[in-house]
Amino acid sequence: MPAITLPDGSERQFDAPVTGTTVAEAIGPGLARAALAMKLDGKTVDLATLIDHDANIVFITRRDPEALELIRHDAAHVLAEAVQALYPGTQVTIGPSIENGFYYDFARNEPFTPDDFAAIEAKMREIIAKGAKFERRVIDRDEAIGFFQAKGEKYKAQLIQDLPTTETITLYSQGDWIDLCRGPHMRSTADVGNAFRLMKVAGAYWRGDHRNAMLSRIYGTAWRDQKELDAYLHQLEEAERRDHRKIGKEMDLFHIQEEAVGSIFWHPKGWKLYRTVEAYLRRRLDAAGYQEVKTPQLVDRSLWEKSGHWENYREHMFIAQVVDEDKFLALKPMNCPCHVQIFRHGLRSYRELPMRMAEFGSCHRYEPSGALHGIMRVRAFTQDDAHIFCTEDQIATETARFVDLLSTVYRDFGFPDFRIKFADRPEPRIGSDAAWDHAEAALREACAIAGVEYELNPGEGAFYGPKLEFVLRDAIGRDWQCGTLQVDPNLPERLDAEYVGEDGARHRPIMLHRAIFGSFERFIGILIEQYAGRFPLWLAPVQVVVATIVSDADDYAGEVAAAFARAGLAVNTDLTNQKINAKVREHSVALVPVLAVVGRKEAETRTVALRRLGSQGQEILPLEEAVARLASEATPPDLISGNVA
RNA sequence: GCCGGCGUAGCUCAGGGGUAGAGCAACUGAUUCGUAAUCAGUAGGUCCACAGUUCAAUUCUGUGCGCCGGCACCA
Repeated sequence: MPAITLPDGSERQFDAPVTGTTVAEAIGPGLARAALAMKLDGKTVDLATLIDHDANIVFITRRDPEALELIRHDAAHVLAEAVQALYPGTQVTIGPSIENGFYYDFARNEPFTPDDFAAIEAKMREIIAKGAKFERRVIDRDEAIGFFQAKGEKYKAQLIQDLPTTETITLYSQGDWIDLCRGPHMRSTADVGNAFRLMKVAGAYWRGDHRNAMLSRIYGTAWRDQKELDAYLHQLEEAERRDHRKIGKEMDLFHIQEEAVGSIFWHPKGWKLYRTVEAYLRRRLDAAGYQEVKTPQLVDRSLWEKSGHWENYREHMFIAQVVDEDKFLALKPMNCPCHVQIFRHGLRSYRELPMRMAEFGSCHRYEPSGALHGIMRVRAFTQDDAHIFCTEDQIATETARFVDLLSTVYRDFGFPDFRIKFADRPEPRIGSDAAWDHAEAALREACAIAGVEYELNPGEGAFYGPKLEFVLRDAIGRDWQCGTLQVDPNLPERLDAEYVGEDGARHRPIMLHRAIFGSFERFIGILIEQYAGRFPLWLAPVQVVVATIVSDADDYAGEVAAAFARAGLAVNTDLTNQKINAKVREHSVALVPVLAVVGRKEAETRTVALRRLGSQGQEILPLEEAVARLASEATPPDLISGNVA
């Protein structure tokens, strides 16, 4: 007879198998009212699950964060019922809970529009108000297939058909509405509550495969209470204000126009930011033992054929042709084959390894139109690329050195936290399985030695080798791969790179492809969102504006600006005939970090009044001290003495 | 590339079958002012492009291009 152990360690005996509901009632009416589901020996299950063995139980109530996933999953079911009630003939497919909410994919001839949301939400609230119980039923596989086929739910039937035959098939009903579902669910639709909102419609391929039919997806967000929902919506609004496309326009950093889709026109301020970022990274690479090179933009097709890119990516390459010549040149989509050419130029010795060859390489790729996104995903971009030619024995050390370099770079730009994914062999790929086994094992081992923790990203490696992906998140929570480290045994083979070893024989080097930013464009986009345009002084494209209060101070303002400029600061002057309030506002809105205000007083005493962006007060300092202080503050983090990078 | 939405002044947006409006910015003039908007005036538009319907299209329809949100893709 089951003995139930609760989180406080207490134990309760029952003479017969019991459901979670019964246990909760036995403990008290408060818990019975609050319990939504339970963790049975660590696994979340319905309260109605029958417990016939000694077990540990933790009840999940609305207070627990775990309730969110249940609420969202149940909300997806409610959404599906509402949609089928309103739009007969619509087929249901899948509807999981996701971060912040849920979605459901429907098959319907006519797509949904946001105009439908009001009606759907109203219907959902009706269903929730009815509070129909979720009831679980195990069903025979063939019976289940027949059941859904009879209803005209061919997607559901397909799902069951594709489940392993060992899988237990369960249906969940809420009143008359029935869905194929693994569960678990809460007690009834009432438990969903009213803190939800439908957010957007989208197309999505059946089973995520572009060869399949496109379904209509409805996204929603759901929370435990109205306060949480409001907070989330507010946070979303705030995030939208940080959008790099918006800030790029407001701060006059860059623009993109129809004649050069996917390419960036960098304006003076944006390019200043770019150059600051570039100069920083160049110093870091120099210090880390990289040798910088520059390779051609247009390269004959034959090299891409050898490297395998022509075969794999031909339709994503920009091709150039010359009238009188019967040959194709490709705008390089990446730098690797070019770097191998430099490596191959002359006979290499093992003594030269590891050779770290870096290039800020301009690359062009014909990205699908739907993939373009501001400056984060473009067709013309500059990789902070490098290839490390090394021996197998050197992979671990080089991986550790790289992760260390990347971490400190990310830290300096204000990203102390980032995610690492390990992407293994994809389909299709080049190279033997044995070579892949080897490369994956080497990278895994390198991670172990370097103390790198990662999540798996199966099947997402490059076609020539496994990779580590270093992922940063944008303002509204989208993940972007920035850094990468790829172990490549194939390209050296294909392009015939070799070195003379200690034994006097010729050997293939391993190539490590690696990038920290990924592309300058993407990294700067994320950087803009990270700081919402309020850059730390060393990154700000305009660091100081000297603003006058009266025209009598114009000459002195010129002197002040010159002094800041001599100290290497990016300074502008504002001598316009406007009130100081207007000037403060204007430059605050422009997100200038420091305003140096000078009036008669300052001119007479040779001081400046410094006002920091976002602060109310000012600090009056002698000119020399202000210059010294700001110059020091504007020092890039890698140049601050005592700061070991 | 696919599904949906959108495209009006430099920017943010309103409007609507009879060839257009606001605020901010710009420009001109006045104002010399002490830390988030001084006042007045002026100028500014192929209403994304092309085709169709119509006496008349920026408005309706279609196609194309671009942008936005997803999906797919991301060497």
